[in-house]
Amino acid sequence: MTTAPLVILGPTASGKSDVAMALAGRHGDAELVAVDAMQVYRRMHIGTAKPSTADRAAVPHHCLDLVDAAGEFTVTDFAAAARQALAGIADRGGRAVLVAGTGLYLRSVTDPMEVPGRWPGVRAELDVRVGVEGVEALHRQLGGLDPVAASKMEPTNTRRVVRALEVALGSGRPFSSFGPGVDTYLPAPFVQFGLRWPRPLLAERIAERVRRMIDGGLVAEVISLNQGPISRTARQALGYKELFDFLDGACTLDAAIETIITRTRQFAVRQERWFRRDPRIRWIDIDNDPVATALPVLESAWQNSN
RNA sequence: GGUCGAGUAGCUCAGUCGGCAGAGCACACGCCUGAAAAGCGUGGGGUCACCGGAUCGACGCCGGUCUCGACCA
Repeated sequence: MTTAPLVILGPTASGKSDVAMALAGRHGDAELVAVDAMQVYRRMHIGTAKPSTADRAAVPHHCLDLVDAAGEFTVTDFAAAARQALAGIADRGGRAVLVAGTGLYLRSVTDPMEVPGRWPGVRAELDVRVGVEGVEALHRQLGGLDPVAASKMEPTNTRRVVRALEVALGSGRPFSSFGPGVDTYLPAPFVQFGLRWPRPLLAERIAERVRRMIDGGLVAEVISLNQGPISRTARQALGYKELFDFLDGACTLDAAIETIITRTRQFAVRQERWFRRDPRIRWIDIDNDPVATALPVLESAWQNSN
């Protein structure tokens, strides 16, 4: 008897947390694992739509509040934390329900990703060289060291070019020799469901949710974060970045809110695009009530894969 | 009512001397290996407010109409 972890994934505001709570309400052995790159930060609650304390008291949640908002956090850190959480749940005889919005983080759990290490010295040197020589020059060098990786990225994509060169120079191995890459989908012991909305409806939900966050005190949360240090990654989170700009006097509150809504909508599309490539995901189409629509499907999966 | 200004992509606006209609944003599509709510790429979109005129040729010049704004009465 296997108890394959269930995955409920979808774009922001798709209702996956509500669905997961409803499912957990019917199964006392369910434990939720948040697969979300921003909910790992402490002191960032409202803007990350983190599960409420009431929900967290009612059902065990994992992978929330793993690091302070001033701390650095990476995919590798997440993969380690999530694997540990899954092991713990299995030991207790529970069943994991992953609630996933961050595609890369989910892949780091469902797939055997071999993420290369870091070479800070090499990296620092490359960061300087980018400014002096330009990205294209670094891309040409990457082409000599690792033609496969170089051909798979735009010569103008500084982030990817620098990272691939960092790994190639630091490790002495081609970047492309680390694992199969995210475009390979192997069979995985996870049963994955995606919540899919018509875009106009999801856009409405996003706008409503952003306004609810503002009414719920998001500005105060950001002001409080603004008092002390905050990591680069946490600072650019949707809803935070724009309010930091507002607090700096760069725009009005209304303009900041509109920007948050637009960017969140764009983010939701990016999430869709990431997830929809994965042939292992079964999609549940929703146009009104996520819980009513998705719960029966998940219930049936819960039974069948037990 | 008069004067002046404006009207070009969904939005904000460029468009030189009359010679193939442009940008940013938005939108669509694709990519993504220690920052991923990040980063990068590709693309579709036009009755140049409307009607007429002169010209080989008009978004542009001429006449008229409409709409918006400012100012004057």
